[in-house]
Amino acid sequence: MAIESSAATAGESAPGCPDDLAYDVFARECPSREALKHITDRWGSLTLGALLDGTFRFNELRRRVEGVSEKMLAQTLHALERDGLVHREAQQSNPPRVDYALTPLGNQVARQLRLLIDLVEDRMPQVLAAREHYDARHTAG
Amino acid sequence: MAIESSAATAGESAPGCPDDLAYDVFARECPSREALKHITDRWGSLTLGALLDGTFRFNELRRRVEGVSEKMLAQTLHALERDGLVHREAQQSNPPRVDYALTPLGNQVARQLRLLIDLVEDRMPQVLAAREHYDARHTAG
DNA sequence: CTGCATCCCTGATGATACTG
DNA sequence: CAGTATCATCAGGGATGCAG
Repeated sequence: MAIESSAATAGESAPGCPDDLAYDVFARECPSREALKHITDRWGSLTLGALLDGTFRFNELRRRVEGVSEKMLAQTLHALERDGLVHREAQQSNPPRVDYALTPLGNQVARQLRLLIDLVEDRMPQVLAAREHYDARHTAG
Repeated sequence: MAIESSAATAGESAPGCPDDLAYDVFARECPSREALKHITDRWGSLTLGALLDGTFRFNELRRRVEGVSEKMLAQTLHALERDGLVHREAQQSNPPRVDYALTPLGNQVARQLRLLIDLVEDRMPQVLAAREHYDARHTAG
């Protein structure tokens, strides 16, 4: 886990990206691809979506994101925290209590993501219809 | 590859989903999760994004989505076509020519996805700064 | 050019057990 | 409760070869 100095402070060029100030996800190796991946991957998207509803403790989140394992939730939260999307607040109590919430940046991203999720959920009947049609054509014909 | 009859035509309940008319991605097994996955996964998101610029042939797409292999692009296009997001038009010519384009539904989804991608690209400096900060705290102590 | 099939490897994911 | 560590598994993904 090497810590490479990155062009964070100013608008310097990023390794693998087309040019200064540009973070094109379509370009290989561009760090924006990795960030997008954290946001959109299986558990990242659901975790961000869940946190849009408020602040939650670890196990509360686990219950909200159905099917996520302990390990994957921890891993997902770490990645999102590192990317500055999630804020982690641990209290030194017994039993321990840790709260997770979106940062302002995380909130922006999660809301944009939410719009996409809502759209997909809303259009599911169309998607399912398309699948039936596709499957019918690719078995009979 | 079994073809299960799905509730596509009307607003009937979907297997694994909370109730009729609802396609909650947070629920296990809900088909909306699978659809969202096709849209947001590594190559799906980039392919949809690329098709937002117009109609392309297979190898044109391959060049646009840097780093995608033949296999994965084909697989991705199939999934998106089956979900009704991408339209495939094959011409019986020699050499063969196949054009891929977004369907109206695919266009809606891709545009919503684009907004998310644009946001992420735009905020990359913040993300990279957050990573530096996080890494600094988690090594020094 | 399009694109399917096959082999193979790595990384992602899950179940379980253990620690503070 | 909130994780971490370990091991087993499986899907994702790349390389190659072949067919229309």
